[in-house]
Amino acid sequence: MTVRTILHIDMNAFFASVEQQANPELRGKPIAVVGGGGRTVITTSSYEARACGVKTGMAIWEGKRVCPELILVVGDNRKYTYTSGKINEIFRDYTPEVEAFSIDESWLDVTHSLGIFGSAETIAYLIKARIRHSFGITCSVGIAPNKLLAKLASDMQKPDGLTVITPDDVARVLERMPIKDLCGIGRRMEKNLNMMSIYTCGELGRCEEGRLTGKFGVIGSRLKQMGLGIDHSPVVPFGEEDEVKSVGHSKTLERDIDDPVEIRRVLLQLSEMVGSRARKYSVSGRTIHLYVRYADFFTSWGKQTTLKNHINQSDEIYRAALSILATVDLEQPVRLLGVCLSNLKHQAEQLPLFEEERKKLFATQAMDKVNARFGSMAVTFGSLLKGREGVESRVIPPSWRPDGIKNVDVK
DNA sequence: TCTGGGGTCCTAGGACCC
DNA sequence: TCTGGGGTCCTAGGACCC
Repeated sequence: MTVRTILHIDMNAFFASVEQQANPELRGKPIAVVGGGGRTVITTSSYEARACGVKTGMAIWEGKRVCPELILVVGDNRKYTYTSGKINEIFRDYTPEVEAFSIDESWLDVTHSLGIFGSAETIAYLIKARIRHSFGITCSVGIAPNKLLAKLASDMQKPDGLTVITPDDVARVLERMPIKDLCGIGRRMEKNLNMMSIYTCGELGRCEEGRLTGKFGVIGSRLKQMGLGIDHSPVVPFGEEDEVKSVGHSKTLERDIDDPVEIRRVLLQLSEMVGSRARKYSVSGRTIHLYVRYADFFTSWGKQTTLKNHINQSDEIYRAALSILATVDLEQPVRLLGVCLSNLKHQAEQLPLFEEERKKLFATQAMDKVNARFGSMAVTFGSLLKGREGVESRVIPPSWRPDGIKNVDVK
């Protein structure tokens, strides 16, 4: 087994940093990037805001409470995807093996670049300097023998950090590291492991595998490996990722609704967003999933149906979603609606046999092109026009891998 | 005055077929 | 007609990530 050298690079407060760079008046101040609607949470905040207790996921009123001077900035997706794409271009000057984990995090396998650049630290310094110079933003870099440890390392020093975990260091670093710092162990898993008296990675690594598999099934073996700092997963470069497995959209409504006409209108809207993206990816799916969250926030349900044929036309998705809705009685006003297409088939381009279907396909493609250029809802079905507000104001989540990142790879 | 939105993976149980 | 076992497909729900 050859020793690999992996970098994990994490942009510090990415959206907020981009905004502070774009508008000098925001620099040095506590800012929070938020969505445009009324029911939005804080997506990212600047380090100045974090210093007074602002956290990702906080409601706006809560952020304002802990930090009264907090400046709210409505997110601008195009800025972030553009910057992210450019940053990933920089990464590829040092290795072709770059995997975007999210819009602001990437792994680089530099094993085969060390001979050219000297060392992983040198590569890290070069990248940090270029990102700071070109975009005025900082990043934290972790260097380690695998992805799990590189990500752990990049988290150890923020902002603007550089942390190296050498193969010899692994056991020492993990011994007292809390398990929840590992990527893959969330709140629930932490609690379950705590109940087994496992609090640190060292304890997790020493735990008998049978105890873990007995409680967690196949995940148990993986947990043991994680505790030992073992991770063989490869860095998967652009264009070699697994094909997408589902395409979905959901929306928390500006206000709770129980009017069936309004509910159907939102469903049409969501179906159109799902369909248009599915067509862009050249996928169609057989399973349609409808998701509803009630006004009380705590009660929600999902229901799915599987069709005989694969579909990706918006009206077909809409009809399927409606058919699911028809099987239930809504108990409360609705807070959130979601539509998801899965069970996907990736298809080659194929023209329908019949004139009528060809026309429909061409019309759809023309619509997709305009939407791709001018924002997702620039052109859409007439019945949506009344309900358009709010759709354009969504902020993409940092985890969204936008096409902007994928596209920069095409040379 | 509450708590977004995009995904992936895993499990359990039931229907159905051989 | 009854029995059991294996495999696949489907639905529902939960955990995890950013």
